[in-house]
Amino acid sequence: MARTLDPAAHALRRDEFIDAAQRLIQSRGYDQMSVQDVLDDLGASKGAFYHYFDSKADLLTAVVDQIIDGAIGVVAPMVADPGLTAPEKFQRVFGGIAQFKNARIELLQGVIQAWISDDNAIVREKFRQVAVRRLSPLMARIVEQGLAEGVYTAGPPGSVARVLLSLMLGANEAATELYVARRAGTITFETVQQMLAAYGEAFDRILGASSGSYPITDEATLRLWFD
Amino acid sequence: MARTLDPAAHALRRDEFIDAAQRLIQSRGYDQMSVQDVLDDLGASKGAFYHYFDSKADLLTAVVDQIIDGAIGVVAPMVADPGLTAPEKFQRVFGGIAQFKNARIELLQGVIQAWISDDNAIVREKFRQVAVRRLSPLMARIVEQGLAEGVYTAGPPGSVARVLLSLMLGANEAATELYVARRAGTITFETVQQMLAAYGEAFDRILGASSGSYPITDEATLRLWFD
DNA sequence: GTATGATAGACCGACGGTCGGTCTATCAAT
DNA sequence: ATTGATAGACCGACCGTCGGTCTATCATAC
Repeated sequence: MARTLDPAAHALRRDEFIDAAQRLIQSRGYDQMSVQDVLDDLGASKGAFYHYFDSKADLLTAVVDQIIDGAIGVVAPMVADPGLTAPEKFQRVFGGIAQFKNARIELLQGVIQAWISDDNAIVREKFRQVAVRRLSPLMARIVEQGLAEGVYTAGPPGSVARVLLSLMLGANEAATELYVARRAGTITFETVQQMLAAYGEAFDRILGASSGSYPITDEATLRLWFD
Repeated sequence: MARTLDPAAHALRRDEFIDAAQRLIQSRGYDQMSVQDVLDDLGASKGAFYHYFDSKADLLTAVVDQIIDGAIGVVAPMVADPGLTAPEKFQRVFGGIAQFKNARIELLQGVIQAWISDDNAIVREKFRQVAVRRLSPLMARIVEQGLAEGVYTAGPPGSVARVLLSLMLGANEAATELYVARRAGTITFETVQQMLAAYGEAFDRILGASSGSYPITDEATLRLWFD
């Protein structure tokens, strides 16, 4: 044998590529970012890059995974908290997402053009896929708890969680469209409010919870983004 | 003045490119189809192609539009039929989709690999976008009718329609995943049944309709695809 | 000192898209 | 009816970009 691999050092160097790629994807979008751009940003070589990643798509997967990891890190403790009821947990999750976004409003507003670009579709899809795969179990646990608490009337937690995730992703998609349309002045604030309220209402009904318990976003957040 | 543009002839020639592209996308996926492939298929030249289309993406848009046009052509008459109640209309729409797919089961099973491929994401996204834009008005009309008939309790038809479409697209996405997983033998038929039933149940609840009125697919269709 | 990880960078092939140019149908003026 | 101007339809060589490969080189741990 000879030289041994240091996993920590390896991961560290790999992360440099991931971080650089994340910045570039945020500013230009995935398709508009070339591998060479990442190389230039780090002063690295093709050989180095392909030593750590199989392909450009592999790099994207790593970027998405890292971001979702961050989200899971925030959400998981809320879900595990034994002192919270199921509805409280859902409210924390939604509230947490809103807070996260509000705190980064400038960044996100700058990123949105690249995000919705046609040839950024792969990124959006990867996000959907990873989000469903990683968040489903957490959602299912909340639903299960709610059923046990008797505050929800719904079917099997796993299936219902999947349906709710479809809805949340749909709401997110809709919100993005609405943001763009509102900016362009083609719709009113009230239209936005009504649309997102419909998603919240649907959330309630699917769970069989009391009406209005899950507004996708609160009034203040809505004003912040759409007014 | 000079030579005049014959819109009919122009459209006819343009359609040839669209049809060829549709075949190629179905067999290989969008990314794996090069513009040259389309050219070879028709015996046409680069110049001819770029005379009719701005870009490869422009061609894709045309293909998706044509397919959705076909679907609208089938669904629109059902929605316009004055002799049907709202629930009947929804059942016709779902039934029509199932029939359409069942009649083309071999084709679709062959297409699925290309469809779910990572670099076919643009196609799937375009489908989502166009489907939402074109089908929303039709769905909204059915919801509106159901509210008038007093069989639904739901919010503004436009918003609810959008939510329902998110759900339908989510169900479609889930069904595709389930199909692949079932084929791979990693899940049981009952899992599939339960998952899709959850989407049907959610559909009911959002509309405030009586339970079980909108099974996304019937037992026979489910057996056909997942057994 | 040698096996292996890490890095460098020349190079390749495919692809989307451009561009100068040809051919032909149509219309207006003669 | 002839002719010349114009514009649609089409051709295919060519270009730049980009993802990915391959060989060579250096550093380091054993």
